[in-house]
Amino acid sequence: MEKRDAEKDILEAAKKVFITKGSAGARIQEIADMANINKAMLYYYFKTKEQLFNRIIEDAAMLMSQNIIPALIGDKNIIDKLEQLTENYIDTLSEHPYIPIFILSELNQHPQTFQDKVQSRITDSNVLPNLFQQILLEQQQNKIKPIAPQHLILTVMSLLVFPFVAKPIFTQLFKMGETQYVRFMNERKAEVKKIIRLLLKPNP
Amino acid sequence: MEKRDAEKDILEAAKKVFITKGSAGARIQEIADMANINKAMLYYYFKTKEQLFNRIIEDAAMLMSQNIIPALIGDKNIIDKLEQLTENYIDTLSEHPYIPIFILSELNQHPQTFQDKVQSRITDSNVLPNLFQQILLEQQQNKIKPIAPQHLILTVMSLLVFPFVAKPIFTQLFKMGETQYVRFMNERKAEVKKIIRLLLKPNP
DNA sequence: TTAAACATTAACCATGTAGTTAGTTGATGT
DNA sequence: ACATCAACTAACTACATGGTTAATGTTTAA
Repeated sequence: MEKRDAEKDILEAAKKVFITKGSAGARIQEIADMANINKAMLYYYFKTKEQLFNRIIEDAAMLMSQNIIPALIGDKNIIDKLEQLTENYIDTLSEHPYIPIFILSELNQHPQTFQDKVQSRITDSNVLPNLFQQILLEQQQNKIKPIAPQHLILTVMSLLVFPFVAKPIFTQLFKMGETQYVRFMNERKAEVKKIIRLLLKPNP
Repeated sequence: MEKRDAEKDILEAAKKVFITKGSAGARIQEIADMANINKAMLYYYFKTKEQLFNRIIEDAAMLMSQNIIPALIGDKNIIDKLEQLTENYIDTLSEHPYIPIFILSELNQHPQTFQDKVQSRITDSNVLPNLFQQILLEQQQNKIKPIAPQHLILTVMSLLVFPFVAKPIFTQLFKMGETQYVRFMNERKAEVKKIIRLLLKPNP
């Protein structure tokens, strides 16, 4: 007989409820019910709704940055790095498809959250300036076609993240079921890599 | 002396509040205050919060579809149509940057809304099947490179919409002000068109 | 001029919701 | 056997919030 771990149950339930309903729409009672505890128990483990929410969004942001950063550091060339990022990102997001829209919509409603909880991880790692540098360097060496680093990065992020943000629209519009969607997103890896190469590989 | 139009004031205020706070986070009192009326007045014009919200999201969806559909009908070739779409979309969204994240996050929280209020407009117009057809046809005629229509459409939508969805992240990460962002999004038109051509224009 | 229709308000109400309290249970070490 | 402490609960509170009411002012049209 497994001894139940209330804190873990709460976090799991909170994740589901916050991600589907958002910070303002989530109800503590619903989280407690889903975790099979009473509401006072929840307040025994987490001081406030806000604190619980912060924990959830931090975990989500952590999950994301854990996939961006490792793909982009090291001494591989840009094309390889971005292709690696494509693999990592689509794999992770296929398992957690609702995280991007959750993070993005909360960030829109409370822009300060980003500064505090998300940006620090990226800024501290210095990944972005290094990537910029590498892009400019490889351009000077004629290893890749000229393109503004901001546009390149935004393009790749768009291609990777948007399909998950728009998942509900997309699946309904193209009449896809869950399995078809997963298969499609797997095909998409090749599609994104193709675009990266079209954009960067110099003409022979 | 302009006579005030309470209904219009309410709609304007509701738009701001709903878009920034979401359906669950928005407060009727805040909307009333912003419209300089009292709460009862609001209920005189709109039966319920939900009804007011529906009106706002329908208006937003309408604004979007008004820009997609005209660019995609007619007898121009695919590349021209997608380039036209790029112009329309970025222009419109530059003026209403928060609409996409608003629509997408609400759709995630209430997937049924989409079926009811947004999809019908697209489905009825038959734009999507026609576009599919045209893509396949031009491929058979070797006018454009082979690519699955779903991937092409998703790619273009990603490139157009995501920069607005991620605006708060993006501007902070790249330390951009509002004017820089607008300028950047204008450059982006050319960038997106370039990618469309790379993807579709056959090699000479 | 007047009565009907519309616009507006202050004061209310009912309910939902985050958060608290005061106390119970059950295990653990002494 | 007893004290201590973490885990747990039922019942409660305070207040925010969506929605209503009943009365009053203002236009409009016969």
